[in-house]
Amino acid sequence: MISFESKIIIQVNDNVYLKSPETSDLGKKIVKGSIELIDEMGFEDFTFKKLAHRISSTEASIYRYFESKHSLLSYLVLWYWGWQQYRLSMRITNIEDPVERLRRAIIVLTEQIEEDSTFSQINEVLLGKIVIAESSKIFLNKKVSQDNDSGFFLPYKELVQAVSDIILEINTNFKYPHMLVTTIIEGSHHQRYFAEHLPRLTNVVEGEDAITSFYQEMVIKIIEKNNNGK
Amino acid sequence: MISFESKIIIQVNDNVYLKSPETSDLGKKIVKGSIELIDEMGFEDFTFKKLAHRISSTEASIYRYFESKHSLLSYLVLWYWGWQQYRLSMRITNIEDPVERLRRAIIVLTEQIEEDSTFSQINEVLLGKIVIAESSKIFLNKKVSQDNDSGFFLPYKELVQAVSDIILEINTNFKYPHMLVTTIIEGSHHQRYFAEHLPRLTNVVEGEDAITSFYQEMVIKIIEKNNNGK
DNA sequence: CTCATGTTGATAGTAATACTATTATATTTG
DNA sequence: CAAATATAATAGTATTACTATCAACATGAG
Repeated sequence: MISFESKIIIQVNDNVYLKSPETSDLGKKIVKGSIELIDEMGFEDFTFKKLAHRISSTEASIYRYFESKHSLLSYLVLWYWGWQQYRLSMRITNIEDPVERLRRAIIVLTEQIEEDSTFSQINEVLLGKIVIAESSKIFLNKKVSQDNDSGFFLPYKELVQAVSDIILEINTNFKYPHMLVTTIIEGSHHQRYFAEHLPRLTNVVEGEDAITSFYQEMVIKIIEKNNNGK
Repeated sequence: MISFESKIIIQVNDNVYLKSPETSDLGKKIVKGSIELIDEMGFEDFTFKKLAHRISSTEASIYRYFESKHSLLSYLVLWYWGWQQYRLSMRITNIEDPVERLRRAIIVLTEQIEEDSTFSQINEVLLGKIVIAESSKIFLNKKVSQDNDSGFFLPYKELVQAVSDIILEINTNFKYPHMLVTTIIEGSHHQRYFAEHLPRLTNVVEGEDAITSFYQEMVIKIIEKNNNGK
């Protein structure tokens, strides 16, 4: 792969933070440290006090960047979806066949996350685990509408829209593209979580990425054109 | 429908409570009140103090029934899955054709919940909403393994197994029955939540239950026998 | 060099949460 | 009626999720 000098930065909605964590050393330590700590102890047990201790700073200083731990989690998840948009773009641009584009899109959405050295302060593997285990908490609460108005779900919606568009390109008459895409995204997250913690709720097949295979197969069959006419 | 005198009770794993809420007036008020309150304010803002006030009792008294609000939520969700097992049994017993049995099972798993007058202290409609918005929180935390060892997910697993068995009856070679069933259950919950709070993430079709239709269509196509051989 | 500004650290404080403990008072049961 | 049990009332604790204040230090502009 070619490697260029100039940096790529994932821009995150600035309503989610009080001060951008990209702009200072402390900010970067907050992001890096929070990813590690949330992964270690889970979002419920995670506190700014513990984070402050971990990065040798103070609670008050962290509160200058994020107004609550909920906002910090939203920031991380927003960053993740921005990054997924970027990954999707890289994998499907210049590919003409929509079926192949969709196949690649599903890999992006469902595969196990691996390290991406482009973004130094972010451990993508841990962030991927956090998104699987914690991200639904950012919309499963009474502040959804408010956060929705602030645009916190926009990158997610755009990603869903982008993949839906590919589906419609393959079959214009398919009635449930958004439903299908969110079912794949949330479904694959659940399956990865189950595989680790509640294996009887999923199917682990040796020697293959069963989760990606399953959703790949599912999509192909469900959007088939032939028997879809009224 | 025939109506008999004797009562049906959904038995809930007794590790989840300190004292069974079925056995006293206070217990019943706790269950009824908690369903209403959690629905109103969401699980995060729900506290035993508020519940005590609502049912004119005290925090300490509630703590004699449940050791934490987490346990109380687990109780409600366990009750729900016990009830779903009962509903599934009622709808599929004596139906011979496995395809028809599966069709009915998917309705049970995905349809909008309606009132069931069999169980007086439980408002099933509100409980259904709670399960959609809050139930994932009982396994998306660091106590999963412990709760799993206590058997808190058994009714859910059994239900998944029962529907998986129907799928395998239709197509013995289908590799991912559990994955398919949990995708349907969790997926339909998400879709109902999205439809209410983040509509751009789903597809609402006028005059039909799009969610049930979608999963119904999906299952039929994905387990098809013909092109599934190696 | 100095003044102004911004960033961080240190410390303190608050209301609410998630409990535990103790005792008194009803109520049920044997 | 006595004994056991259930509930209410009250108090108390450690922790959480913040807010407020102030001092120390670095940076950069004039």
